[in-house]
Amino acid sequence: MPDRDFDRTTVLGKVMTVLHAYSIDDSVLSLAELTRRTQIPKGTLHRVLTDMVEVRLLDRTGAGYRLGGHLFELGMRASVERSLLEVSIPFLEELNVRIHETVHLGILDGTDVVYLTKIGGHRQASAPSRIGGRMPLHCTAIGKVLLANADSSLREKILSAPLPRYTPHTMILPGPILAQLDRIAAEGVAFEYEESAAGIVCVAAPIRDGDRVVAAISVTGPSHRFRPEAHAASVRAAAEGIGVTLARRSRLLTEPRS
Amino acid sequence: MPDRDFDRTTVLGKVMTVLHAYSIDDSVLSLAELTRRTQIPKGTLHRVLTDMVEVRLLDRTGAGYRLGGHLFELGMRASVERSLLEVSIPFLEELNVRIHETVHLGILDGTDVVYLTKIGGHRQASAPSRIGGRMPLHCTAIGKVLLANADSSLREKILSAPLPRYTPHTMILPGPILAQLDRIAAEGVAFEYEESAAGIVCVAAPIRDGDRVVAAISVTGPSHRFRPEAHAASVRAAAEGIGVTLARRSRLLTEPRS
DNA sequence: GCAGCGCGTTCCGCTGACCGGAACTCTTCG
DNA sequence: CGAAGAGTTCCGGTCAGCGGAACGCGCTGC
Repeated sequence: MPDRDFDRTTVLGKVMTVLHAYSIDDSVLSLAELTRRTQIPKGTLHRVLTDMVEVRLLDRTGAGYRLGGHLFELGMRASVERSLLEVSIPFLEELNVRIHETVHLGILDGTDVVYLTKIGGHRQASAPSRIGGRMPLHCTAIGKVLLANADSSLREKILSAPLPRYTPHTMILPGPILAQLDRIAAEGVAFEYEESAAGIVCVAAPIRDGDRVVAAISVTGPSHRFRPEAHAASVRAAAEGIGVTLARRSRLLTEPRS
Repeated sequence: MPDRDFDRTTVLGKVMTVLHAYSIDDSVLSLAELTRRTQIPKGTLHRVLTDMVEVRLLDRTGAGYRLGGHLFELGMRASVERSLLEVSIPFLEELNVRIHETVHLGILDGTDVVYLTKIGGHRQASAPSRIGGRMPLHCTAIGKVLLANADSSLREKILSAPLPRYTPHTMILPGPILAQLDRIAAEGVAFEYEESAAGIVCVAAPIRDGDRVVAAISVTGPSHRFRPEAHAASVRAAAEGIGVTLARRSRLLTEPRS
């Protein structure tokens, strides 16, 4: 788990350490389990957990502690993600209705994609992505779009480290990836052919707010029935629609600078 | 703002106070503004904010601080909300495609509804609801469903306090509301006719995980074209579908108790 | 120009919030 | 019945955190 770790001497550090002890599909963790994962002394941890329950960061259940619903609500107040989400949903829906395959919205965070939402009907392809989950940049269509439009220091950082392989098709050599990234930056569309999971293919396009790429969307389907190239234009159009709407909206506010 | 307030003498309390200083549509707040809202001494607050930026609860921008993207991610790990969301989305989508009006998913939190998601196409009715936002229980279809299925202490608590009026149609007298709640509990469907916002009508149905009502869904449309009664059956069917899927899923895990 | 204001930042000595080892209870096994 | 593991409580020591005060900067208006 390559999670950044926190200063375990401060209260806030401990709290964040606890929150990070939960992985994407843990639901309830016991005190003992949390002690193991966080390395925080049992007595101390017990008090911290009690405090966290008090402020509703955690919920107490019979079996232990789980992340509180309050946290969800706070997360939804995060402005950037929220407005992106609100603006995008209608476009994503439209894409989904038209193409009948799973649609993703993702942003760049550190060296990963984080998925803000995922819309797929009942018959959706079983992609490894989860809402709020992470995937590496080099082997997903959204990741490649984001990386292609990020500044070059990130490219170097990603490509200089050894790249994990997920399937026989995962590209792990910097050279070919670099070439592909250049093409993606030029064309404004990225593809993925079973590079992150077997049987899954993707198309993705960047969402621009002004000239900066702030997110990307993709359509994902099973390789036997889905031809990504056939939908590149639709995906790009939707991404542009979102971008235009975002720009219009943010022009109304006093523009926050990054 | 009836926000619960926190112990401002502890670090965690201060952190929570800061997070709560952001309302649903604030994006960037300056140090000075936060000082005013939180009443925390400037020097102290400055340090706390710096620490929060360090652990990525906040992002620093040119103009001040905004809630960090990290918070969004943590929020998405909250198990109950997440699994509810993941399971529900396909059903909500299906409803939306069939009915072509805005679909909501909401849960009970304290004395409010909290909306987990909202799916509506481009032509969606302008409901006052926002993803992650709150609405009172007595004047929304989802709220009434949740209240009707909550234990009686909550009913008393809500109905004994003065109920805010939003439109001429908002019901503010305990008697009629109580009668309606009983009917809703019996029938498993609630309606709302311009009680929370003018021109907006709703149908809602409860989602059951086992025998407990854990959430509710609704379809919302403008009163001039949308007949809520006509879609009660669809909404109820979708809610039941979600419930069944939830139950199947949670049977796989070691059942966490509340 | 300069006084006044509001904002962000830094400093520093005091103190009580926080720390965590240890001791205790209560199950759950073998 | 003893051992092992989980959760909870206690308490004296101390350092993380506190916040008042002072500083620098960019406004605005007299």
